[in-house]
Amino acid sequence: MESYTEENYLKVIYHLSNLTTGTVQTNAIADKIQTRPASVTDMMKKLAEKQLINYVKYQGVTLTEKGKATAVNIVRKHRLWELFLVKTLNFKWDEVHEIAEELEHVNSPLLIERLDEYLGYPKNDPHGDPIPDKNGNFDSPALVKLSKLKPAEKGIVVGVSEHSSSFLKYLEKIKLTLGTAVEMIEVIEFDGSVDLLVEDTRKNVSREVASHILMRTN
Amino acid sequence: MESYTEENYLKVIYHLSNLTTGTVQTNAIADKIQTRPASVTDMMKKLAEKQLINYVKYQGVTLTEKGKATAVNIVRKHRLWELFLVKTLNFKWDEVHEIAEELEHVNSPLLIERLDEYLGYPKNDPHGDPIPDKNGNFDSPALVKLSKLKPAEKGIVVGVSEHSSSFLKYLEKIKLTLGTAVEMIEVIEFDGSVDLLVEDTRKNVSREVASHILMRTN
DNA sequence: TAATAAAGTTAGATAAATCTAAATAAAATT
DNA sequence: AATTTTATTTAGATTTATCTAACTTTATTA
Repeated sequence: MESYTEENYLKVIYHLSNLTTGTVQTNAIADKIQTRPASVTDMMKKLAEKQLINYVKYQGVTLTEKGKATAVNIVRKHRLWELFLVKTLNFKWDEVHEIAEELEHVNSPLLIERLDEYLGYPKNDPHGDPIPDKNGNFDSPALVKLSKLKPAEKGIVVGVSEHSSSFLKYLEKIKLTLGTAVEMIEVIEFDGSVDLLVEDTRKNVSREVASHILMRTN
Repeated sequence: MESYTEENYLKVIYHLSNLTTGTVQTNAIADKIQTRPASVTDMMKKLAEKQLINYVKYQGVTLTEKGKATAVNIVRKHRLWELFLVKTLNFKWDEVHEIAEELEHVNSPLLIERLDEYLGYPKNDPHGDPIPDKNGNFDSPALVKLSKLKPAEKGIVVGVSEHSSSFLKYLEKIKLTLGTAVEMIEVIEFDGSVDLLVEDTRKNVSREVASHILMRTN
């Protein structure tokens, strides 16, 4: 059985490995977990001993099948709890991440099964991210960043690749939340921002924001 | 902010202090937490430094007002989660204690307020124990042990003073759960067991069991 | 009252997770 | 190819929580 800290490391390695090809680097993990590279090296050795990761010094790490299964299970728990907090306890989607970071470590498979059943076996969390089922499987449809839409292309907001509270709050403010239909009008060449039509309203969004909004196009 | 371990110690001291006059003893705490007396002594010193308990070596401990407030808050969280598990996720009352032991440490006051609201500001948990409100207040009506009822006296089962899974399972088996109306027929002098009338059925219950069932008499 | 037993404390050890500082290896630059 | 910079690792320290063994204090018994 893994400790909270080990679970957190596995989850971060899992998320980082989805953003990059090749191995996950020590500094990237340290940044995410907000600790020192030396602490990461120490933990990598432990996780390797437990056959949860493949680790060669200076060469980065990859998850083993066992490590990936463990990480996916924690992600599943995190996302089910986030949905519960929003759907049942009326939290906003930007308020749930930290709470779910704690709830995800409760070690009770039956609890998670009951929660899954109670929520109606949902496929996605409040941010649009896929919720793995009890076997670790989930849909991963091809999504495209809003910043990559071409003029006149339309799509629906179905996810975000940035989960910070401030980012999510901002999206709510500008009414670019999950389910919103969007039409690309123009990409402003000079600063990369994008002009959009959202519910009959023209609005401009920076490239930095647009690159974190995930769309399913029509 | 207290650590999980500190919270657990405070909670156990709180429960023990409700069962005894005077101070709570080191060995009693060690038994409940399933650790060594030396570990308890170490932790008592720390909790005293944080002004959560009053501690003089060899003289047992008492909770300070601050310590008691902290303990009552953890009990509140524990009992709200237990009720949630039974009411919303359909757990049995004997399945929830261990899970609530983990959930109670999630550090989010707003979460507990939302849970309280969602559950309808309940006064009691699935075992009949009082749930403190956000100010730490709760009803403590005078209850009497089943073993203390006199012949022909009637009452309603409203609580238990033993929370082990096996005990709760047994009560379900003999249909002596919360809300059950009971009439005392006779106390068997020779072994202290009690003859009862429960829903038109005569049954005999040992004194050991009867002394852990709490009644509100008519 | 003295002896014994039990409760409780202290000292030092271990494990997990983190840190800083120094050292090593790899990558980037010149 | 050599030098410099950055990434990473190693060594040793700290903190928290636990342990065992030995010692001290209190309670019980004779």
